Amino acid sequence: MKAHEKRAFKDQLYEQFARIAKALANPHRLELLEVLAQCERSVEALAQETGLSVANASQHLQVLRAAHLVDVRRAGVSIYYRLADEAVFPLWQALRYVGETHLAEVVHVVQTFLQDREHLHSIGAEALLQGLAEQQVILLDVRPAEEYTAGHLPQARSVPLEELEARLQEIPRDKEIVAYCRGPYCVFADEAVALLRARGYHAHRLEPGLPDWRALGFPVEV
Amino acid sequence: MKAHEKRAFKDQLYEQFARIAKALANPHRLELLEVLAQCERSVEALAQETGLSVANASQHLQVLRAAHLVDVRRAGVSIYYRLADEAVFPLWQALRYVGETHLAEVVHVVQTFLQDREHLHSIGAEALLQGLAEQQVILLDVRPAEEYTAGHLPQARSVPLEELEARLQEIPRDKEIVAYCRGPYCVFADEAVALLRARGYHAHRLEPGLPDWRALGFPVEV
DNA sequence: CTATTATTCAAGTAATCTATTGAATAATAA
DNA sequence: TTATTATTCAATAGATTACTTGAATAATAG
Repeated sequence: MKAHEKRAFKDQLYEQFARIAKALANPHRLELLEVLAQCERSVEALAQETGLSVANASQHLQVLRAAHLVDVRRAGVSIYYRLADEAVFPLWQALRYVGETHLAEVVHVVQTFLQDREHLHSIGAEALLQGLAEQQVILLDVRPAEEYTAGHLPQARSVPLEELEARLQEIPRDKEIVAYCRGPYCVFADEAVALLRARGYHAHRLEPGLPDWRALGFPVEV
Repeated sequence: MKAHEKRAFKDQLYEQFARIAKALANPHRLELLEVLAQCERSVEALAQETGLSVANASQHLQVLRAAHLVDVRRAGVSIYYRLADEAVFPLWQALRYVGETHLAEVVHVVQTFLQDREHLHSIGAEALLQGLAEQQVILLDVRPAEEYTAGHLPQARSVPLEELEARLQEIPRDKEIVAYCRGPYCVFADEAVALLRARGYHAHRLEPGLPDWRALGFPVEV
């Protein structure tokens, strides 16, 4: 291969990879991907969840779609977006990891808004599995119900954060409670654990969110 | 946490992750990262390697540096850039993987420029390790010598592609030859294998390049 | 101290990206 | 058919990005 062919090859190749990076290069699109990692959503639901106008959310979703990071299906009058496949989440995970380890600002933002996270007594996947095996743990999925329906940890009960306070009598006081949500930057589990501990429960936060759990290779029920 | 605080938190957080994605969102910067995954390089060397003007390469490198994806050191009159740490390459790998699996254009570009790659008889890491253990394989690192010096596979000999033809008498004809280079889109090993097979050698291409080999957890010598 | 070399900076222009607005489209319900 | 709802399209303005050029800086050699 001649030198100018090599250059043309590299130019065309890296151009393609940059297409995907460009689709990721916007904070709103990253947030959309994080929500879609939970379950498919309509444009309107995504706009609501991320605080974007519908037209703007639609345009961002089309950018993600052009990069083949998401797919769509129409159901009646609504259009539902979803992650294109299981390769997309690990890419967001890798980006997240580099941000966490390289950008002091990430640590600073988390500390500013989520101070005292140590009080939540986070546990890992192994500790959870052991507790479940010993039947000492009640596992709560505190995400919205539709996300639970789309896939949840084995033995998890759906108790969306919004309903938790009203449904406290369902939750046994003699067991350890473990709550999980969307991922490390989701505050649903934080707030659930804080509420439970304030009411005298022995509560913990599960470190991985549902997509992280799935990416670890652990089973997910539907 | 109140709703407007949650929004401020998410806005600030995703803004940070998008900083990194923006640094990746340019084909030249991706190529620079791929070269830097081999070993540190001066600005001039990087500009030469990627076909950029020095001023332009310098500016791209500063973008990567602002995102903490690369670091620098000064040595005399030159400034050497390197990947910030071992977390950066897996991010590029994840991006590469999504591109390979989601973009038909990537497959098309590779097929256009690297037709008949099957004739190169690629082998994987396990097959190589077995061949080396049985002393049936001669392993060639056909990258430029400085990249070999910065780190290479155990038992590999440095025979830069440029020198291969002139140094054929060093290479025993009764062994299997395996050549590796920078990665799946580097053509050094392709051309080395083609040359060797044309001269009657029993030659193969190693699938992973050096950084991929390292990321697989296999040992690298310096 | 001066000249040289490698790199960065600053300014300018063209191209691309983002959010907003209001109109257009597509499926469904009345 | 007409009205309604969800989504997309098209046009626009402002912000950001990319590359070029020529000047400025920083380390070193003479």
